[in-house]
Amino acid sequence: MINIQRPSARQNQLLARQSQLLNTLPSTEPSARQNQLLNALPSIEYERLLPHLELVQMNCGDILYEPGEKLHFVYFPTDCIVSQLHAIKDGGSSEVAVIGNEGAIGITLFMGGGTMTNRALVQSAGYAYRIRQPLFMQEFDRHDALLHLLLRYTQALIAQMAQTAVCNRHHSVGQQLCRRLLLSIDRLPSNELTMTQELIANMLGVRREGVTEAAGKLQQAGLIHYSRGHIKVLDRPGLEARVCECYHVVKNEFDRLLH
Amino acid sequence: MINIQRPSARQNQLLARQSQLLNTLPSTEPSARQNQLLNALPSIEYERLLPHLELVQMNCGDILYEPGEKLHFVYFPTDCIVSQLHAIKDGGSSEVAVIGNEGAIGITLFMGGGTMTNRALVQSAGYAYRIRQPLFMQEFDRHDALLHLLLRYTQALIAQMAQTAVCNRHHSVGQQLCRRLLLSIDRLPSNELTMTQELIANMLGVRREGVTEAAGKLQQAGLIHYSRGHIKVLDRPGLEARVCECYHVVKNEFDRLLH
DNA sequence: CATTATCTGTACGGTATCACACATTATCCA
DNA sequence: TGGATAATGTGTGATACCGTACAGATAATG
Repeated sequence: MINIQRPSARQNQLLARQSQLLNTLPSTEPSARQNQLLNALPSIEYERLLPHLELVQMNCGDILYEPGEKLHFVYFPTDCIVSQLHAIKDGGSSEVAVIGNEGAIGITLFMGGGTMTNRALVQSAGYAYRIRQPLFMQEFDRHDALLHLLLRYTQALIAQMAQTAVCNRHHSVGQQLCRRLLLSIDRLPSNELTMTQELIANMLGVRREGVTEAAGKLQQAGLIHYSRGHIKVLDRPGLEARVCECYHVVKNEFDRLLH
Repeated sequence: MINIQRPSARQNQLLARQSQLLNTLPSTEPSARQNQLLNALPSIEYERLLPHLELVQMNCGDILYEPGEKLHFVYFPTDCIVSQLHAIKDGGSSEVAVIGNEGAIGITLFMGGGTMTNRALVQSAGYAYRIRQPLFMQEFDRHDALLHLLLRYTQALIAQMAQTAVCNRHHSVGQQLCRRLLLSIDRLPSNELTMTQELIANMLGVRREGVTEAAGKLQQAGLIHYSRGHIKVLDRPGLEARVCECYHVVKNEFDRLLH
């Protein structure tokens, strides 16, 4: 197993900090079947891919790629969460997609672009399986199931991005906070997250104070409990009642395309 | 040649109105080579596709597909503009992508999803070539050039959507108006557009009054001239100086991926 | 235990956008 | 030509979010 190393200097201290908070990795190593895409492959193709898959530990704050940077692996998370962040010149940024065990990081490899215009950042520690580009492309070109599965997945990702664009325009910080919380706990085994309000603000592209206020309301309503970077979801139905439609639209589209 | 018919009732009167304004179609029929994707194909594959391509007239307000609706053609615009609109329940909407002769409508067909979650609407009249799904898939599966070209195009489209999400969060109506105007004239032969402020407001997902104000400033600055649905761009460099970076980022990504 | 760093709460004025209402002007068409 | 329709201009108050500043509170560290 490999631990991804990156010069951590370029990333905000936020994440360095956060990685100290939560590196409680599960003691048992996961199986590649825990990634839903890999799991959706027919046995024969899964078996053929398996020897090329390498288990890697994903730590909070790890950067899988930067804008314009070549990526050499496709990653299939089993229990970590990665977010695709799009940054602008003045320092602002927004998350355009959240990826967990339902998906893969590195679509640019099979889409043919070579690089992306955004950054992939590990939000929540865990494991992923990865495969080297040449090996992957070999398998990708050889059989249809992998190709068509990944293309459908990419379309689901497109739906997520489009919905994010609309959501950014039309919905309030409070609603988007709900959406973001649900997106995270959907991809985690427990109902506890480890992210500071400042980090959430970065994801949503809003002020930290805005998140404080919105989170305060959710806590007052008894939907969540948070304290210094630890958020516990107490009432999931309550969150779903407050979230904007965007959450369900995207979720339905993922289900439709991948099940 | 075929004229796309749709029950126009479902669409705002805006577009019905607009289609009256601008149906000044060019008198000479275009060539499929005017679509940049088709033009990028090697001759052999282009020739093989050609007999299946059917010229259709695209009128303002035509709807190519609605959310969840099956699409039976892939469209390759030569000189029309189509926008992908994402709507939400309360009636609000935002444009997530603009497609002209650099692209294609109907990626869902080769991505394998069958349907999209948004609507494709003709914004500016013109022509497109289209090909029926079974014929298209036949060609698509047969040779690599078409597949890889369309996948790279799809990645460019993804970049556009991601940037739209960020832009919606961080940039002002004025900047977004500039972006939208540039996107349009890039895809048209002249520097004149035919769209009312209300229609632009629909695209951007903002109020009509907001567009009036922003457009007023641009006119005062001598960058554009507009009058009742006709907009003439007088100073393109001026617009580029005001537009947010999003415009250039997306443009560069298209160039990188498709040239 | 004391210190420091980090996280969260709060408060203030400023600004962009909204929602609504209505006036004005240009174009269309009977 | 005149009335209807469509497009644009303007105004007013509300609201959500921003930028900034700073004050607790909690955890990490030596």
